[in-house]
Amino acid sequence: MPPRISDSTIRRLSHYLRALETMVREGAETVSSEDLAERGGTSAAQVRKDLSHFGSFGKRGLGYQAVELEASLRRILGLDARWRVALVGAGRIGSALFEYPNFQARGYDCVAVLDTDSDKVGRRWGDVIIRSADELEHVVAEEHIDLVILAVPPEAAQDLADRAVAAGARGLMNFASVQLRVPREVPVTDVNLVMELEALSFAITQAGTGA
Amino acid sequence: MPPRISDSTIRRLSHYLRALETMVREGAETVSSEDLAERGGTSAAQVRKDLSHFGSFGKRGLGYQAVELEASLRRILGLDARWRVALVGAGRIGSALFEYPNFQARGYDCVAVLDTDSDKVGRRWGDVIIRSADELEHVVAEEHIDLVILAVPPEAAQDLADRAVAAGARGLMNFASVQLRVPREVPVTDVNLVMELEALSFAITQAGTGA
DNA sequence: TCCTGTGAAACGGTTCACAGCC
DNA sequence: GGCTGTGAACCGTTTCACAGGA
Repeated sequence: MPPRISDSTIRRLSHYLRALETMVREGAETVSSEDLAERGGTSAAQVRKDLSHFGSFGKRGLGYQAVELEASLRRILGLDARWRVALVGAGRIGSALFEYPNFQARGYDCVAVLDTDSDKVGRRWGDVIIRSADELEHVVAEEHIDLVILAVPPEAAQDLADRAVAAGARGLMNFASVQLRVPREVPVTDVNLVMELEALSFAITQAGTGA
Repeated sequence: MPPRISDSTIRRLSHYLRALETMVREGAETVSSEDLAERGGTSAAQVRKDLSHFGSFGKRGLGYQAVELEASLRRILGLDARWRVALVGAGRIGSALFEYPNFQARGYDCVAVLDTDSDKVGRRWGDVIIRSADELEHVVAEEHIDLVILAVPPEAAQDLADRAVAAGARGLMNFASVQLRVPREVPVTDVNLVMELEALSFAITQAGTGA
């Protein structure tokens, strides 16, 4: 129970997990912090420090048991549970997410899809039928939704977020390019494509100037 | 020419720009660092510090001219140029990106789409015809591509990245969940949905434990 | 007075270097 | 010898607090 784990740390853990999965598939039995660092794009010291926040997983002089560490990382990241997800917004991005193969595979069950567009309501996506966004509170409560994904226009996002949280959502993933205001205890991760593109074009511009 | 601008700074600038656009639309003429902070989810001091890296845009006692600052931010972020983009991977995510309205609107012209799937090659998306990923080098060079978006499976990403860079791409946006190895002068932004989901489920787990 | 611009202090995260165990 | 785990040093970022111009 360390004071606080930084966001960057847990993102790196996610990298390490992915690296481990590959290495296990390739037949590795033990891995070193050096190995993980290489695939995760950091330093060996960083890997060890990251892991040290959660316990001692390796053997000195030997490294880490790949399968064992993989399981530990899964548990740390909360992937030993299954998460009940509601997707709000059945547009392009929503559809891409819904069909995203890793989504199901990693413990995220999209048990509801909602949209404001009455043309879309009632359509069937796989096993679920698209429901009206008006029913959000109802769906979140009834279906015991843990996690709400907002793939909606920016104007609609804050209202939907408020309602999702009020109805019991424990976390939000936000694709709209607005800063959502939510209670401190509800985590939000933002995926903001415009922002990422702008960061990229800035970096390119700089690279041209600075180098 | 400041020593180096941090990634988080430029992501915040992106937020400020979005906030400004909204405020200008709402008729605001001058805005304070406080206003921007509120919409951008930071502190007023942070806003001022961020801007100070690039110059003095405000008037003491008065604030910032909204329209003027908006233009400055655009220039800083490299949005006064148009960027020629090639999209590799005509799957769900690729399609969502291609149709993303903000994409065109913000200066990104997707002038080529490529895919490995021979069934997809030859199909028309809007104005562009999907070409074979084999032609990547050719397309990047011929079309003067600045920016390559990789919306492909992880196994394919590194090879395509290498080829894109060799052919002259100036920056990459990577949707595959692998850490790409590229020359230092080529910026890469990663959009990793799995990682974001894992960060979220970790945060939810923590929120339950810690609070 | 109001609000920006900015050095200086405080904070947090990364890197270093080595002690300790296999 | 090899590699982990970790306190300590280092460094960059955020916050503070105030000087200075409208």
